[in-house]
Amino acid sequence: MRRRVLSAIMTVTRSNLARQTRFDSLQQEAYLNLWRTYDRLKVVEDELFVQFDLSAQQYNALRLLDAVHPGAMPTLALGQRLISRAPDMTRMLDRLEERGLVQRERRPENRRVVEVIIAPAGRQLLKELSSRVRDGHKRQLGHLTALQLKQLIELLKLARNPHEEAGSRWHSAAHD
Amino acid sequence: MRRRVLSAIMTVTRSNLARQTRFDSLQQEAYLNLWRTYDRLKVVEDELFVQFDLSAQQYNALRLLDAVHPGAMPTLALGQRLISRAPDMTRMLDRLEERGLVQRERRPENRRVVEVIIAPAGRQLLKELSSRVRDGHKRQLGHLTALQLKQLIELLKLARNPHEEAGSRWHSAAHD
DNA sequence: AGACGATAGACGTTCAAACAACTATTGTGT
DNA sequence: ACACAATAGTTGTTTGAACGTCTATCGTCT
Repeated sequence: MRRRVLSAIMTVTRSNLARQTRFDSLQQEAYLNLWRTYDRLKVVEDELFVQFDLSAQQYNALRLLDAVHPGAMPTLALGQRLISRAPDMTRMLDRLEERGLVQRERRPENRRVVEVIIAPAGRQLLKELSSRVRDGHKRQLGHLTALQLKQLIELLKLARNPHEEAGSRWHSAAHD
Repeated sequence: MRRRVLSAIMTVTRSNLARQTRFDSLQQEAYLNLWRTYDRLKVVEDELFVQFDLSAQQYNALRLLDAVHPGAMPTLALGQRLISRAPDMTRMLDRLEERGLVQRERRPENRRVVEVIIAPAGRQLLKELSSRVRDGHKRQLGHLTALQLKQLIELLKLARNPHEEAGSRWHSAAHD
């Protein structure tokens, strides 16, 4: 009796039941789903980059350098713009420099900062990768509609916004 | 000329413009937002666990073991149920066992499998952590409404579903 | 000018992730 | 019963991540 009434009101579906048993809160469920989804999609991306001995983070750095080419970017500025925090820019750039993908130089104006520039080989690599990367993203999320993707993007922004510093390139204004 | 017509049709907003300049595709934008959001929220979680010398992955393993307590779980089964793939269960369990948080035993029925059980100290630790973890999730996502959280969860499920094996605990049926 | 604090990176070290190769145990087909 | 494949973990090794500390350079205040 009681049960039927509740069912009618709350429309207890199977997934609502599962939610109650497996997660402590809606926030937890959201975070764990976020984690899981990121992990699954990351596999797709990593499979691609590993063929070129790159990490997603390294690719990201090259992309940022390419965006300012032929300009340069100081080491730490690059680190701050990466998607995921990188506490060890020096050695990451060491590896990229060894492979001839970037160049570094200290300039007389301020000998503290190390300016990083993408090298021709780096641009060439990005060129080779570009269509592959596009395909990769299609494999990751090509099954969602444009509307679903936009909704997802907006919700993700909303979710992380309080955790971004106001000046960050990832921060969104309230009505944007 | 042409340009004005398109603008009227597509309603090019500021964020649409930004989208065009910073991302190659909607799929890419979604994935990078996913990555960024995960990374930001992860910081909150890590700050909590680091105080107890745990990784999120280890906590997750303890939770799974606690869920089957007083039962046991084979090493590899545990590895498969973790949120993020773990290719090195052995040494992760080594660390937990050293700290007395789990116990392992081989049983005569099948001496290949190692059954893992959460130890009393492990259950105690979970107990101490539980309210802190709940608070953590609140800090991460407490600013979203229940509806937003549910939408986010559904979109995330949709996004990763093709990348889950059908039998996985993370796989969702079509209409669920 | 000299001292002091702030800035920008580099470096040493520890620890965990990832991959491959290996061992032990069990199931199966002839 | 024996050979061979499959299963379940373990171990060795290499590499990258993370943290703290250290060095060089610059700005500023007196």
